[in-house]
Amino acid sequence: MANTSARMLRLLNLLQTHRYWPGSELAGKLEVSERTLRRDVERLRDLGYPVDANRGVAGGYQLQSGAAMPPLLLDDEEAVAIAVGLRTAASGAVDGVEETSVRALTKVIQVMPPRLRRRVDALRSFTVRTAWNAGPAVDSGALTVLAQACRDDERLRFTYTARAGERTERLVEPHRLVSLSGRWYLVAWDAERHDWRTFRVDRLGDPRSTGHRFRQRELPGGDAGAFVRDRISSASQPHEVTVTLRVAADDVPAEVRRWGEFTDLGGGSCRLAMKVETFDWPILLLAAIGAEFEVDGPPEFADYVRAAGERFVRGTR
Amino acid sequence: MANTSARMLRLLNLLQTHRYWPGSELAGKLEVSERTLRRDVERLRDLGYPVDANRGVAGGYQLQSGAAMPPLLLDDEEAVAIAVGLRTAASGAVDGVEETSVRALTKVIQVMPPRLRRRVDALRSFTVRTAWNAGPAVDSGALTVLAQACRDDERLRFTYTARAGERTERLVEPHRLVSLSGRWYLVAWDAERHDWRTFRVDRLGDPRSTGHRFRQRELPGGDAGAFVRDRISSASQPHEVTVTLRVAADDVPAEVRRWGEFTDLGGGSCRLAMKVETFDWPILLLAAIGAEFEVDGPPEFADYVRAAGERFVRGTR
DNA sequence: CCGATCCGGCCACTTTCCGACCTGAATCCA
DNA sequence: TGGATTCAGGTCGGAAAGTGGCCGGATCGG
Repeated sequence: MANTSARMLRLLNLLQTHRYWPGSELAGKLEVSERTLRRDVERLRDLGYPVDANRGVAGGYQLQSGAAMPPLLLDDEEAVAIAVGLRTAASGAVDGVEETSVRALTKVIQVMPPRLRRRVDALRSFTVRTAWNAGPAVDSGALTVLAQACRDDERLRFTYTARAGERTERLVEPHRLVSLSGRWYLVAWDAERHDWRTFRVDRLGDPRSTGHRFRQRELPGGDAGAFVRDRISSASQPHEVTVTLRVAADDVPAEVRRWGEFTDLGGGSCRLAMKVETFDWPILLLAAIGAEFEVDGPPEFADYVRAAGERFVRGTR
Repeated sequence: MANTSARMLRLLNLLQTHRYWPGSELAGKLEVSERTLRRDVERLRDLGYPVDANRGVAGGYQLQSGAAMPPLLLDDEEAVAIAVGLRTAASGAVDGVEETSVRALTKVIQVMPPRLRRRVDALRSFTVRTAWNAGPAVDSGALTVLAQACRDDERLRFTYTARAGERTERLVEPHRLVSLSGRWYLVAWDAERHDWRTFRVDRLGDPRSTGHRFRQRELPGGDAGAFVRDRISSASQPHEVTVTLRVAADDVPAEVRRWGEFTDLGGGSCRLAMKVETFDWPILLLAAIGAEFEVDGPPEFADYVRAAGERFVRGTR
């Protein structure tokens, strides 16, 4: 019970939750003598976790940042917060860390007690999809199932709705999850069609691990990201929207400015350029800025804005 | 060096990164005999971390979810992803976990090696403020400084810009961080004015811990959240927007539906109700849904929509 | 059935751990 | 400046734990 290892973890935990513990208090909490505490601290230091100490009255120990991440000891709430945060990051809220987020999420979810997993799921309904215009929503539960299967080399079964609409049942050996411009793709060896395929995760239903493990095959070319990029040559072309605004670039609120590229044109005007997949996002900006403007292109965007404008006017009669 | 504790952590790490390790391989990696490995596994189980084992050919060990969170052993990338995810969650992207997120973020940041902290900061520019209509941006670096000072009972110095605009230097004993409807508040004992105050974090500059520790005073009433709510009686009242849409509730895309309350009225109509602080958000929804509608109230929203609509029409001539 | 794999008891040996005691050094405060 | 507080770490002897080797058993898949 009162194992040394367990005690060290508890000590690390205490040092992580509150700074500046006096040695006597730590020793009391751990139910050892102060001498042993000093030895424990020394051991932590030997392991590379720098424990800082202050002498004199009101001194104490504190954990500093070191060369490597120490084991994180989380309470229930913190674990839930981390899972929730990772899920939003994985769903594309933050550029460039989606894939790592999924990996970390998989790790956290796997070891998380079921009651906490339920709490995370309960918070799902409150999550906000930032980039809901960037791609269809992906069930983060499915995402972790896929990530886990990739990591653990477990065969996977799911239903897939092809672009044309027909539904098929698939059995695959998953290889990698790839996030590309707001969409998730699964690169896998289709065990029934005997070929490599990419699956859009949002078109994939009810994934379940069969528990059957397999040996990873070598992907032609080796790079899963490149593989996906090749396959989706018919990728959705984003529209380049350009608008001239009758307001100086500096007068655009900073919260708005970060969403697009604003170039000041002088004379109280600026140009807004954005790459978007749907036109709703730039409309939000135009509404929020509240200045007069002129749509430069493309024509479809002008049509869209005009239609919305006319609808708005009609809707307020 | 080859301490038992350290070895246990390494084992936990291995079990967290990959499922189904054969015992012989684990023993090899840890450089102990298989008998000792079995004992280590047993120890982990005694500590409450359920290590599952499969016998027979291709068997092995795997870490399952148990009653408590095991210590999380993260590699660099995962740690960065967690910090980034927590930061977006703390900035209000997800309702209801802001305060816990900050607590977890503080913990992670504090023990994170500096090089990783720099990577997290480098990703800052890419973060997306979801609720950019919910409140002014808050520097997450400042937020963690404040949270840490609250946790560790350290005196804090910062500059504060009052509502009227005058700038003052403050020295406080921080008590709690409170997140309320998209804004962060610091509840603290002002050491120079000898009274409790609440500070809006977005009006607060250059916070730095003095390193001087203090004994927490008792907050009158005890509840920091209630304290803040009392103080900001002049809180921004959210508007309740109501719109009747000429579309059945079921035909509203799910990504849009979660943003407001949609009630089907039958006959291909539905009612949308939203509580918002600015009117830009519902405008986005109206644009995205693309159906005819009628604004029921409040009148200011109708005016706002009409103004936007007229501007949109003018801007596409 | 067999072979692979995990399980855990037993034993002898080694290593580590622990508390007690002590000296030293840094820090703070009066 | 001097005393109180607190961390640092050496040494010692007994206690506790860890370790590897060996072995019979259980369980799984083919």
